[in-house]
Amino acid sequence: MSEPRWLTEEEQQLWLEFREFLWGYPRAMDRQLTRDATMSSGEYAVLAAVSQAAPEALRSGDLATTLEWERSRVSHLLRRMEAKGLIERCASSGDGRGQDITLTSAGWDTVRSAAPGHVTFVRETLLDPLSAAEQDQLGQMLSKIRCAAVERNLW
Amino acid sequence: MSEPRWLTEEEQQLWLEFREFLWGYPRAMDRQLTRDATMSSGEYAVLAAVSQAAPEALRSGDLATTLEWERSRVSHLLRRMEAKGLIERCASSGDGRGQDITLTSAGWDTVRSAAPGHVTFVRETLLDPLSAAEQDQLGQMLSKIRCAAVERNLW
DNA sequence: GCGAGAAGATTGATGTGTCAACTAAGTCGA
DNA sequence: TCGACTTAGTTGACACATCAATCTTCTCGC
Repeated sequence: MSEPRWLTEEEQQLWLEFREFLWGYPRAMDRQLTRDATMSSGEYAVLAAVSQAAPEALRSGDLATTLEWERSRVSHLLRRMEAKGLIERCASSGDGRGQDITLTSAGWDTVRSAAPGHVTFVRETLLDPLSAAEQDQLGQMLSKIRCAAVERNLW
Repeated sequence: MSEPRWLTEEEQQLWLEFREFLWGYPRAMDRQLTRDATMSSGEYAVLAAVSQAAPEALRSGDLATTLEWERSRVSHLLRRMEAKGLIERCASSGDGRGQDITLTSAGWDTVRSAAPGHVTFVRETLLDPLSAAEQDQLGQMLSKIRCAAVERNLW
């Protein structure tokens, strides 16, 4: 790789803030969930996705697709969540390879009690601080950035 | 927690894109570094910070402050990096509790060979896709969001 | 049907981050 | 100068993500 165009002072500044943000925001989200619901953000994402799919049972692979997660990540987390009694897995009726995921009643209780606090967190940290126009612009920027990464086969 | 204001369709959409982005971008960055430099983004951050501080040796705690990382995170990563021969630790001359961090020559080689590719990644995925005005707006938005999280003691 | 290959899912090794508990070294007041 | 407090850093237990390897079940051409 030959000499690239190095970053200017302002670019460096934006990059550092961006990088810190990428780290800090998920951690803030995890803290909110840990503190208020004794749950990780991954667990919340799974519970929310499965509860929204109900009453249909969600297949493990569909869950992976919905969340845009790797299969093995889903598998590991489901194992831990099953051990905690939050979800249940059973062989899919149609396809013997598939696993149908359902919430246990403890899972339902958990997601119902966590949802209000989490929605409030999202509102107060992401939506309220930004005007409607800014929200729009943010969405467009994220989309542009993602596309650039996709083009480089890195997303 | 009483009933919160639930998210509208558009808000839900933005939130999902945002959440996916928060996951996807760091992973894209890690992939670039793993692929081109056999290195994690954490290792790159440490090497870059220590190399910029040179020729002064950087203390472990200052590194934690600079990167805004937890102390133990720094400590664990430094141990692994020392085992790989990228950095060295020695008791700080002034304060017997401190640890001075320096790059080994392998560490210098590594960061020098990784830097061009990484800067190019940052330019192509973050800076180039956005106009100067957008970059500005992005910085402001991130700052607003961060402040909102700080106010809730979650950052 | 049957054998090759695709698809769904799990597993184990490894690297990484977090929290809480701990050790060691500096600081400071009486 | 001694004892309490603070600060720097490490450690261990645990949660989590990734990758590669594996196992099972489906599918499809013959």
